[in-house]
Order: sequence, then structure tokens, then C-alpha cells
Amino acid sequence: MKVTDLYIPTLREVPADARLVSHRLLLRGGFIRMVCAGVFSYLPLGLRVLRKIENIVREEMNRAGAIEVLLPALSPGDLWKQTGRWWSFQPPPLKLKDGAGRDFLLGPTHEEIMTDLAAQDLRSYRQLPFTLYQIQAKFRDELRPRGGLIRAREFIMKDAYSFDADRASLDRSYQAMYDGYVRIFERLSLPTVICEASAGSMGGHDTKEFMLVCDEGEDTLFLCDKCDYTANAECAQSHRPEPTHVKDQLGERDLVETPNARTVEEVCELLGATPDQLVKTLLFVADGKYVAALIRGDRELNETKLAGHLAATELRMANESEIEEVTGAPLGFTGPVGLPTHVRIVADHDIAAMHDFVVGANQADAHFVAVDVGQDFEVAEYADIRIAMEGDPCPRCEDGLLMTKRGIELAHVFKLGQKYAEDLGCVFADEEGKEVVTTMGCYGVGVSRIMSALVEQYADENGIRWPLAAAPYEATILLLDNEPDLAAIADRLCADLVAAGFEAVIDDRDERPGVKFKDADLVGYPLRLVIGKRTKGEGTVEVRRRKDQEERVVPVAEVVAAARELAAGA
RNA sequence: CGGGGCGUGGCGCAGUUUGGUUAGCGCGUUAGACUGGGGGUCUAAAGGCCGCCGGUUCGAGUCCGGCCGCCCCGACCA
Repeated sequence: MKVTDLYIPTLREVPADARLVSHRLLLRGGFIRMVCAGVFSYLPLGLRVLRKIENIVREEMNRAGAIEVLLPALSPGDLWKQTGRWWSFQPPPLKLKDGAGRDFLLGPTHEEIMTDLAAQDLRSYRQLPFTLYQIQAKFRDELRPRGGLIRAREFIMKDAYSFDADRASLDRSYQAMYDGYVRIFERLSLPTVICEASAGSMGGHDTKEFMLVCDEGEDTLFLCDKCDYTANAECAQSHRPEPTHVKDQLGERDLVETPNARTVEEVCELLGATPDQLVKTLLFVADGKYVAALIRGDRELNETKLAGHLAATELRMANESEIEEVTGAPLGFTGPVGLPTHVRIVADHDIAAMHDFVVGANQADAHFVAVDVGQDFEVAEYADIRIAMEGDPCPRCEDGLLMTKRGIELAHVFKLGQKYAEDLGCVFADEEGKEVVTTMGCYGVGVSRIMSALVEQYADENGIRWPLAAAPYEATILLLDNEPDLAAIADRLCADLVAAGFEAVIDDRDERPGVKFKDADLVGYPLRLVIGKRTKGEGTVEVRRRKDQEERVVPVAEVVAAARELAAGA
């Protein structure tokens, strides 16, 4: 293949709007173009990379026993209304109406359609288990698309769904996918960490995310510095603090005036206290009931954890009028002392270790000081409801501390259970002829996101350094002088390489050598062969590995062997 | 959705504060010449509803209003 027959529009200058390395290099290297914010076209090289990634994913899915299908991106609103996610999915999907006013959405995920599909044909336990997958465009109505391919509104994803008769069978299906994912990332040379996660809008459990640790990542990971505990920010556990001894002499609770001091900072400044001496009381509405969440003043509440603890399907912060109604005080002065008894109090573990603290007084412009649990109010429930912080003790091992890193989520696996199957009537007859609801799992891989993750992981100052498995072409032959003898050598070499199983191109453009070298580095071919004056003079060809500049200068006849040797380490 | 920035040939930018001939520069493109191992040089040329709509004015890229788009920070989140 000749570069002059391809479409590789490289850019010398960096488009001003691209900030991330991956976005810039994919643009400059002629892999992608932006259509509008978060929507991209794939050019020939980008498409080739995408196909490489897809095929690795496909091969590993097939190896794991999954079966490929293709579902529509356009999804009828009715199915989503049956599961309730028409209203509850966060962020809201891209919804649209057809000419007759019927509701549709562009699928951000396919539990509904896939479950409905299975429900139509599933009759007997004998048909189970099976796992279906597809590789297809997904849509998200991102509030703010950014970072090129990393957070797009339209993106390519592989999603698989397993259907099993029971939990034990689901566990096996899940494990097969999990193992497949480990293989996928090994083949792609992406060193992922597998972290505990929460299922968010999907619902489910045993959620794991495969993350690439990367400073440009949008997710925060918590990793233990001693053991292998890894979790995302939403579900990293906060270790229970050592309870401090109860003081012999408890101070008397005292009401102090705190005019206009609504925030922790304002109260601290006024009272000369530090945030860790305050208890914040946050009022929530969980499935229609009031809940007061107590958090140490210098900590932040984790709504996911709170919702999990309450087993609430809908959780939101109370608004100002609800706060006034329940506490009798405006926003900013809520406290646990004297709350109506119907308000359920949930305190973070930190609270158990606190004494002599400050709380809102449930009256305007006032706080209580010298407050203690047991003395001034009761806490029936302690739970881990705060966001983990760097330096927290590891919840898993004895003396580890949690540290944070940034990461890009590349894949996730989780067990859905029976929710979707139940809502959509995906049932089968068991051995005794009884109707049983199918047990499901869901497994996603961000195919297009992997493309940019690879660039983030492997770029250097000159361009991309694709791993062999994902490179658009494995080798480029730079024909520095287009005279017939050398061109003939290039043609033959290219044919030899192809015969040896390499995907190779010849850069036969009428460009100066410098341009070809720069472009070769930018596009990131793992192997670069140079045919130029040395070939003419000494009959040798330079074969160089992009990754580490390792180079062999060999006679034409030995080029394929040298390429093989260098490719082995690419 | 809040805060900030930007929108001028394909790309990167200047010009806008202080309205006034023909809107510049670099890169790229086209033609030619020289050149030929890390984005070379010279000559000539093409290419612009200055994001859109409206307003002020004798006159608007420049001032005013509205809208649209893009980027960054935040909020939200797989």
C-alpha cells in the first residue's frame, strides 16, 4: 500500500481547541476529525485502529463464549418506560420524537432492548445460559463533552449481557467476561487496575471497573499503598475511626448566637473552631421520607453510599422550604438536636469518635456548642456515608493508607440480577415447569475511548507510539528518493513484509525526508524502514522501532528478519 | 446549568481598546526553479458572507443588542 493512495491528512499545527495529548495527536495524525462538540468522524487510520481494538475485543468475547448481535441505536421510549429508566437514567439520555410524536431515545446502553430480545425467545432453562454482545455506537447527552474521544457524546462501545438461570450460573458467566477483559487489556498493552465501583444508573452489584491510571483521567481512584485494595471515589470505603474514650466530664450544651453563619467556614470563623469540631447535618428526602445525614465538618457526604445504606431508590437533598418545615430553621442551621422523631438520623462513623462538638441549633442564627452523642441526641445508625479521602486508613488491610490517582474508565463488569428481566418479562420454565425470572449481568468496554487511552499512555513529544496490536499499520517504508531503483526496492520490501504477515505502507510522497520522518513519528507506526542513500550506496536499509528507537541497519535481504526481531519487542 | 475565554482564507494568529482607503502575517495549497536523511529556499498565484441576525453611523472586523458555535474551570456523571 502506498501513502499516496491513502487518505492521511496530517496537520503540522495543533488545532487550538484540542487540549489533551490524545485529542491533539489523533487530530494531527489524521485519525479523527471533530464534527461538533463530542462527535467525531473516523478517518481511514482512525478506523483501522478502531477495527484493531474491536477485533481484539470480539475475539476475546467469542473465546469467552459470548455471541455477537447488533441492536439498533434508536430505542423506543416504551421499553425504557417499562423499566422506569426513561425518567431515572442519569444523565438523561438523548431523547427525540418521531413525526407522529412517539418517544424515542438514542441508546446510552442496551439493557432494555437486549432483555426484551431475550424475553421474546426464551422459554426453557435448557436454553440457558447465554451471553450476547454487540459493538456499536452509544449516545450520551453529556452536559459538557470534553477531552476529545475520552468523553464524547457519540462513542463506540462493546456491551455484553449474560442470561442465566440462577446466581451460581451468573457467577460463572461474570467470571468468563472478567477473564476476557483481563486478556483484552493484556493484548492491548494497557496496564489497567481493576477497582471496586458502584453501578450508578444501571443498578446491580459486584461492579468492577477496569481503569487506566492516567493524570488526564476524569475519575479518582483510591489505592492502598500496602495491599491491592482499589476503588473508585464513589465507593471507596472509609475505615471506622478508633473510638475515642468518653470524657468523664461532659460539658453542658450551650446555645450560641451565630448570625448569618450558614457554612462550616463561617461558623468556624465566628466561634474560633476548626471544621473537624463541627458536625454538618444534611437533610435528605429518601423515597419520600426525611433523613438527616451527619458528617464531620471537614468531610463530604457521599450520596451513593447514603443511598446504598438506606436502600433508597430515590434520594435527593431537601430544598429550603422542606428544611424550614422540618427543622423550623432556615438553611444553614440544621442540627440533630431536637429534630422531629420521624426524621431518621444516619451518622457517619466519624461522629462516633467525636465529643464536644458544634451543631446547628434548628433555629435561625444559632448553633449549639459542647454537644455530645448520647447526651444531647441519639444516633441509632452509624454508617460509612462520607467520601473517602487521601490518607484514610485502608478498609482492607491493617496498616495501609489510601492514596488517590486519576484514571480513565475503560471497561466495567457487573451483575444486574433480575431487575430488567422482571420489568420486561424475561422468564423461563425451570426443570419443574415453574416460571423463573432470568438473572442477568452486564459488561461494557469503551472501544473508542481505548483508542485515546492508548495515545495518552504511549505518546511522546514527537507523536504516537502505538503498540503493535493497535497500530493502523505496523510498518512504514520511507522512500526518501523516488528514483526507479529505490522505488523498486521499496515495492519488493513492502511485498516481502506483507508476505511475512506485516501490514506495511510505503511513503512515496514527493516530500522532503524531514516531512516523512516527522509524519512517521506523528502517526506512530511501530516500525520504520528507511530507503535512501545508504540503500543506494551500501545496499542497506534502516529498520527502526518507534517505541525505543532501537535500530538495525541490514542488507535488503535481511530486512524481514530484522523487522520480525524488532516487532517482537514492540 | 453557573463563571471565564474565544469565533478573522484549510490550520495557527494579528488587527477590535481609539469606527475611516485595497483586512494583514506565518504555515499549508497551486505553478515553476533550485534542493534532497528530521517540517528547506526563492519567485509567482489562488483562497476571506471578518460566526449569524438586527441596530447605531455618512461609514462597522472594530460600537450596541440578541442568537449560535467552540474551549477552559465548576456543578453533574458512566
